[in-house]
Amino acid sequence: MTSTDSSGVRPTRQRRAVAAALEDFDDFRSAQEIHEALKAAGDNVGLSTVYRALQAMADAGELDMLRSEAGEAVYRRCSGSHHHHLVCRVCGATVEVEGPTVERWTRAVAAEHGYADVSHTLEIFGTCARCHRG
Amino acid sequence: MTSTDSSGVRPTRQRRAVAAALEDFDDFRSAQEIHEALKAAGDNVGLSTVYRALQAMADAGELDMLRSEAGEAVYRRCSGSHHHHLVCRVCGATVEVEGPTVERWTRAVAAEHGYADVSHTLEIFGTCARCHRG
DNA sequence: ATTCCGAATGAGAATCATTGTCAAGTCAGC
DNA sequence: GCTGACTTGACAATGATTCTCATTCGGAAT
Ligand SMILES: [Zn+2]
Ligand SMILES: [Zn+2]
Ligand SMILES: [Zn+2]
Ligand SMILES: [Zn+2]
Repeated sequence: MTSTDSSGVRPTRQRRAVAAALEDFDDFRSAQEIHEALKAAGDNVGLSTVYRALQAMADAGELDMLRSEAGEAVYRRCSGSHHHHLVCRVCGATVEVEGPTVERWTRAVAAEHGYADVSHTLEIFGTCARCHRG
Repeated sequence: MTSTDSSGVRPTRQRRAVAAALEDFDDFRSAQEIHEALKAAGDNVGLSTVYRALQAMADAGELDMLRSEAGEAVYRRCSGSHHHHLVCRVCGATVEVEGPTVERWTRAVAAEHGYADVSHTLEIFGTCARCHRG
């Protein structure tokens, strides 16, 4: 029954720290950034451990991971349901978006070409209202 | 104006070799793979040069670049117009797909949230007919 | 509480793609 | 044949991520 774990990651001081750090951010962050943030907060966690924790959580579906335009893996605590992201290229401000339309479309396209076990990645980048001047 | 270059990349032996190698592939390939292929064909080109050529061509819009699930940059010679890809997770078989629907959708979503200068990435992964058994 | 064992940690080395450096090479036009 | 701007490529350097492995931890059972 349960409490904090459910079926995901086993709670240790470090993993809890990483999870907590993610709650403090609203945008996508890299492993290194999380590591920094923890260190700054006096909450020391080894870099390897941060990497492992993030991957484990992402595998458990507790986090969303995507690659920044520079190719680095960045993570974010998101809602449980399937969605995509609208990300500000400048400040990182992120909005979760859902689109039954695209979901349907990707499925249709895949089927049409005989592809099975379909998955997809879709991210939208732009500059948010605050950043693109006003 | 103009012959083979127009505004893109200046033709040298090496760059022509890289371009030619890409014609021989139908799927996305990494810089290292191109480099290998060239070496195998006796057409020696320095690795740095391959990287530079690929980036230049991608910048010039002559190539499509995306990140494999492992995060490496992979390139492919594609049609000029805007499109996305349906990629076989197993063999790499790639199909270019277009979807006015999604284009419209991303634009609408971005506008709705006040984001400007919008761009997007969308790739569909699956196993092609030949690969997912038969 | 104490014991026990597999899972988790972390310091540091090892990988690996990508980028930087810079001396030598290429080529066009003078 | 000389000059200068652009290219090349061997090699070093970077930087993110992964691996190693001795040590520590958590927590279930005693
Ligand atoms: Zn998300
Ligand atoms: Zn912004
Ligand atoms: Zn393409
Ligand atoms: Zn296939």
